Amino acid sequence: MSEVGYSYLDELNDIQRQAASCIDGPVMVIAGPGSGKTRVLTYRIAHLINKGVIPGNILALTFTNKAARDMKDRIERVVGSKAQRVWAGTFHSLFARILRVEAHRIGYPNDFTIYDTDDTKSVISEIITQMNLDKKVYAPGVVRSRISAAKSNLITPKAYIINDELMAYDKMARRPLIHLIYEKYAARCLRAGAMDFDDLLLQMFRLLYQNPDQVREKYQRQLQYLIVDDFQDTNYLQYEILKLLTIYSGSRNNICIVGDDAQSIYSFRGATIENILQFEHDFPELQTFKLEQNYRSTQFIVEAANEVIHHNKRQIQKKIWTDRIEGNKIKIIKAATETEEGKRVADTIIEQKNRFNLQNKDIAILYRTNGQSRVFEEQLRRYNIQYRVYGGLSFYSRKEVKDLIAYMRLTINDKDDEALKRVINYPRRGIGESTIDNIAQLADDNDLSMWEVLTKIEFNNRSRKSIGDFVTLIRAFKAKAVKSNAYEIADYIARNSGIIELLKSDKSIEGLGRMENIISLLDGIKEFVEDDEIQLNEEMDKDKSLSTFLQTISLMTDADQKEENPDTVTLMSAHSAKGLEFKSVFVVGLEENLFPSYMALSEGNQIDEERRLFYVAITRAEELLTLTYANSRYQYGSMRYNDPSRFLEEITDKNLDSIISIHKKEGFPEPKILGNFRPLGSKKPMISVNPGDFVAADPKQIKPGMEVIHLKFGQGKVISVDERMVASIVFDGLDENQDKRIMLQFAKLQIVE
DNA sequence: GGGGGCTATGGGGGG
DNA sequence: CATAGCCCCC
Repeated sequence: MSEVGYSYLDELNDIQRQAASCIDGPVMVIAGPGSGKTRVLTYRIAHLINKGVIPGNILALTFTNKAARDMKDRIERVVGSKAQRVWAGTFHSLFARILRVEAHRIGYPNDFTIYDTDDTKSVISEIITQMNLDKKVYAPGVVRSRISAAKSNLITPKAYIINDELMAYDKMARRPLIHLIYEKYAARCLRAGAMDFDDLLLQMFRLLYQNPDQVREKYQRQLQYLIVDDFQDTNYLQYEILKLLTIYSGSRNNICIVGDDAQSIYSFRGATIENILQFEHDFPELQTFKLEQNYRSTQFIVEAANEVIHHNKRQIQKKIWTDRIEGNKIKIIKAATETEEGKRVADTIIEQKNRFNLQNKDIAILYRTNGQSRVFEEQLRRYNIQYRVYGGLSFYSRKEVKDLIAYMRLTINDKDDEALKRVINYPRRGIGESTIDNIAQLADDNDLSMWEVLTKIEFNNRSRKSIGDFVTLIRAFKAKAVKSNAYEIADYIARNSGIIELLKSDKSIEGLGRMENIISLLDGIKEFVEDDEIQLNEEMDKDKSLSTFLQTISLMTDADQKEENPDTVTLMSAHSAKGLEFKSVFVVGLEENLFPSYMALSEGNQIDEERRLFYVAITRAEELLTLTYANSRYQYGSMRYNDPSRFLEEITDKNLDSIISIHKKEGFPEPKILGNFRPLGSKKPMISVNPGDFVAADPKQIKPGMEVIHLKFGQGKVISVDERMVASIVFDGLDENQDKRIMLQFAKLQIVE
């Protein structure tokens, strides 16, 4: 027996331990799904700290803020509270925090506003109008994504014009003036003291690039150990920033990237796997580790995932394997319509909860588009199953919440024209559209913000008094902001802007809901002010300003919101599910034109990415995986009939439950045997029941002592029936000591004569 | 300046 | 199906 005590490194397998303890020089970790990536990251950072590295010198970039928080908490369990001093967060949130200290160096106010996608589109839309361009040709959304793509590739407006490829593409798409819109948009944002999401990266780059002495060197010294999770989803610009922080004279190149090319699913926002190849080129002395053992999922799931991803050509060679050979095969459910799909998923959830003793939180429904959540919500409500929908319209994107926030934004940064336009006539104070247009035009002509126009120019039209009142109001808010904390200001604004008064007068159910949202926004700000959790480093710990609050919520996603009810079924997009795991996963809507999305099918080479997304979705499952599709569904007002997804065909029968084959040409025969899940751990074969011969009995006839047949469990004996119509039944194929509690109102049972 | 009703059109993923 | 944008009327 060794005298050396237990070490946290003992909890890792060989390759994990090597990856975690190789802390000098560049490291690349290729981590398959469920391969203990988070564990490696956690122990790597803990190891660094135990070796004497100061926590504040470690920068860990994660994909979500929640992932960062979870990671810090795990590290804390190993090294104690100093773990909280590690710089951990998303690229966007950490850079936003740095820019809040440094932005003045590159011409922005430190209290800059963050423009969300709506703000951006609205600015672009206004520019397009002013340029007299056709909004059908120059659709603001399309223009925005071109600009976003340019920024993600570090292409400035000047560089855009001389980029033949971009210009040729725009010309071909009959949008040759995008570069001009881009230029004007950038100028507008600067004038408004606003950064969009891409700017948080781009301006961070500029800051470091243009200030080598004062700033870059400071952060190079500060952030000596870089760890980048989900590196496959970083874009060119993000990588260039990482290089500015890492590559310099005397650097030890302590950068560790962790990723999986097979899980790259964000190319639509500029992510490129080229970064992995480039990394090998930029750091030739790097050490590579491949984590190939999957600890998450059973063999059927791992094998199916391998089968699917094998259809992609370009990938880093690896073989994901598991030793969890027990388990249930993958179940495919076919439904006639989207409603039936919802019903059958809800039924299966009830069944799984009963049979496998699952809680709601063990279960997730994953879909390709957020719009698919509705039918599942309806069916889960019918059964009174608690659920939570992630994504879609988040709290902070509700109109009334945005309205109040716009007042706060304007109070903090009066150059924020988008906020000003939102509130100048809300609640109505008689400043109409033409007046607002006039103000916007004056602002543009004189290169002023709209607020400057309001305060510096004498208005002689009939809006004059209204404008004066509005200016007085905002000035009062600004005065209040000087001497109060975030909650006091917000409360003051809510009361004095007229928003609360307006909402109170609306007695409809929706109106009450809106009022509740305003109250919970204020509660949220109060909580923010009173929260004593340590954040990042001391310099920023005590910053409870309204400005910090606004920044925090701009970068917050649904997943970052605290859970009110911890035991809920999770409904989310396959994208949002990245990094998560559940005992039972339903991947729904597996149809051509939906998953894979028709956008991917029509625009050519995006099938591989859809397949990676499907790969991500199915590898979230630990034990039970159910794939569903509907023959028809309502899409955009009309009934659509889609073929089953090609991805279903890529899983071979040996990993599929029952004998379902999908023959596209011949239609889709009913499966011969409906699901025959085995309970986890059971080795007994199930009795299968042919649904064709099955006749369900009236639930009221089911009495104790009867022999019954259940479509999924096979034959069994009814032990008891209670007043809620819940029957206790012992099934022949299952563990005889373990009765199943079947809800008769849902289950269909045939009585054996 | 404000509100209501009609028509055309979009159509994904998210920080 | 949703909703943005438009026109028309008060």
